[in-house]
Amino acid sequence: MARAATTSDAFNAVAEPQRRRILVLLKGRERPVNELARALRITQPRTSKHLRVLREVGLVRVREAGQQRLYGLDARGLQPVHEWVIGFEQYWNENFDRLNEYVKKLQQK
Amino acid sequence: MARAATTSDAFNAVAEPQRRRILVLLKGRERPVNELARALRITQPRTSKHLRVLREVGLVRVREAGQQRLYGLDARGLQPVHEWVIGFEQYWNENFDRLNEYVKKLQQK
DNA sequence: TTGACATATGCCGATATGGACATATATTTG
DNA sequence: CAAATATATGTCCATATCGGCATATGTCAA
Repeated sequence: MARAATTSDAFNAVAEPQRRRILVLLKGRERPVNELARALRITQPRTSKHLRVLREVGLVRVREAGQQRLYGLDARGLQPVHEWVIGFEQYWNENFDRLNEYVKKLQQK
Repeated sequence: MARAATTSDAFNAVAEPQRRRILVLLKGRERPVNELARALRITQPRTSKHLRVLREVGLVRVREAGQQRLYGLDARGLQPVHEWVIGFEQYWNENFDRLNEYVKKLQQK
């Protein structure tokens, strides 16, 4: 078996830098494909493929607007990612906490 | 070019489910490889390889303990991931907010 | 030293990836 | 209808992936 399909979940979808950039660009407002491609300085087909992945994991939705298709953010799929990482918050703060304790001890003396 | 190397950053490292499980297991206490392999029900070589990836992106550190090597969590590398996702919090709450506003409007009438 | 245990690594296979390119499929405009 | 525009898709390539298996490396104990 090879690596889990990129389309399988948000974790995989978001592992790709360009896709992260796309999601950032979609904050606030919808955008057509070509606009995204220009902004990212990548080809249109590549952009469409990234968008497809994002669509399949439900991180974006499409709306037909005449000749173009407007892609919009649907960030709900990012919530599981957030929930997973937040479970480690106390651990990346750990060193800081230890330092704090150390300083406190010093002050008590 | 193929997919970005899994060893390139925390986003990629964490895209693999088994590796996420390893990190969870390492919360709180260090563990030797075999213990992790048993807990995950995967082979020892596979476990070692996942640990290598995690080591290379700096999410775990190793400590020699006689015959075994104890792997410990270093969650600081997860902070960038957290910072990126948290930037979308308002968007996955968006629907909820809209509902809230709607309810408020109804109550005002 | 030899053997038992713990871990890392090398090689293989099947597959998925991202990118480039050409092309198909709409949709609008003249 | 034809041309122009916007987007999606299919094919090809080079490569990286995860997994299994065998094996190398390292450490301890008798």
